[in-house]
Amino acid sequence: MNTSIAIMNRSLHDQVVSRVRDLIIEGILEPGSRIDESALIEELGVSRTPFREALRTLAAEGLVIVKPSKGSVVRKWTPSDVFSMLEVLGHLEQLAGELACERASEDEINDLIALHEEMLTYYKANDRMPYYKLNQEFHSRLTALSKNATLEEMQRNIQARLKRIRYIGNEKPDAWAGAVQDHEAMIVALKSKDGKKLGQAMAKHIKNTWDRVKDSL
Amino acid sequence: MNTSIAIMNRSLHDQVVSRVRDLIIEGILEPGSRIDESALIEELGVSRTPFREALRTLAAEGLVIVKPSKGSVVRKWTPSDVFSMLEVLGHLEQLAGELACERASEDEINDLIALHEEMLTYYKANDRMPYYKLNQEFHSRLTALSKNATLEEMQRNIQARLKRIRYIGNEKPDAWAGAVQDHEAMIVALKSKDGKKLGQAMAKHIKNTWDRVKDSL
DNA sequence: CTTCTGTATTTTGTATACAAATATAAAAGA
DNA sequence: TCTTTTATATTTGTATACAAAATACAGAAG
Repeated sequence: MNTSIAIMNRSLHDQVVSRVRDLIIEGILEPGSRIDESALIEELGVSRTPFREALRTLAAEGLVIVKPSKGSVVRKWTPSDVFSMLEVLGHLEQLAGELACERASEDEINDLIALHEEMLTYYKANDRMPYYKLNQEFHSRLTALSKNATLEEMQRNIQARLKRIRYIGNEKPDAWAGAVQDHEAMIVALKSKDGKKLGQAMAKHIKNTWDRVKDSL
Repeated sequence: MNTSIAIMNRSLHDQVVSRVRDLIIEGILEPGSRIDESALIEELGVSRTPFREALRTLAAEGLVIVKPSKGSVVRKWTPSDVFSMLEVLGHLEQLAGELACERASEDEINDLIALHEEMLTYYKANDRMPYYKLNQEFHSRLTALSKNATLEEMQRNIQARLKRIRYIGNEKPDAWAGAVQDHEAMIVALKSKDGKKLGQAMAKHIKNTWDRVKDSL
């Protein structure tokens, strides 16, 4: 079947989830702020039922907190939360790196290298937004090379929680340069399929992220 | 406030979530089987709204799959799924072990050792069910000693998914003996606060779990 | 007898209505 | 003026009703 013709009849639930998730990640719904149910369903043009189901999904994802009888708030991360997320993410991506070297095909590795090159051009052009977006994809794709679905899922979840914070923390130019260097090291390790080295480079990269981000919390 | 007197006015949502989660973990709702909404809400005595919200939560936790317009099914794990979960869990608990040695207090360690002793008595009495339950707690508590909330959350999530499988796979006596030995090694490492060693022991333990479990998938 | 097609039935998705709880604000007392 | 109390409005939780989709089934055509 030609999937490009297939009608994407995404349920309202799914649409609301991804829409509200984006609103949170983009900071339009501010961390710590109450989610005004009636205002938001008005704006989205859906009824309460699918909206509230979406809130439950987002709550399980850790992006909102549903306080019984008191409504929902956008989850706000403490510095300690962020540290714990990065600690886990670093460790997970370390595993991802090691597994990727064992399990990724030559083609997959080359695709990732191409993505890295593309990121470099944006870096040189000082074009921050597309770089940032490709960076998310870089980490996701590298994790995917581990061929471990659970790992991918956990990485995606933590990455979603961190998205906002990461974007804010990457504003300083020297921080950006550091991140690019980290990626360079990762690519080198990946090319030589040195799992231990790639794993360490990724863990190091996440550790550095903490240093880059911690002051803006 | 005396919490023992406090009325636990848990929302219907929370109650339904934990009830259905238990039904899945205990295997009363069989993996792969359709979830009969009307039958289950009848039995639970709730209306569709809180029940469906609960399904969304469980879907986000990875225990059920909601197929749009086709209903929900209890998620069924393939051997490859289980392997990927154990691969990640092993790695996470390795981190937990290392961090626990850095961050846990003397008292906390002693509490865990006490728990281990208790498990040993059940093992010697060949009393499988209470051992199994304490085992879940052992892993949760050890992870909690890492003082990393994200790590705890991820570990809890994977452990919930594996609960069923783990129980099935622990039926052979020699497998059980092996698990007890693993725990023994973990306790020794914890006593000497040897983080690397504890981490490795935990990762090893999870690896062994795969060997114990894989044939019953 | 099989396959197709249209209809009935069941199940799921969404909206709305009602009940309960919480927050807001106005009035009474200190 | 500041509490405290009480009434009111708003918001949240749950149930139900209606709409849409999917499934099951019966009858017709091949």
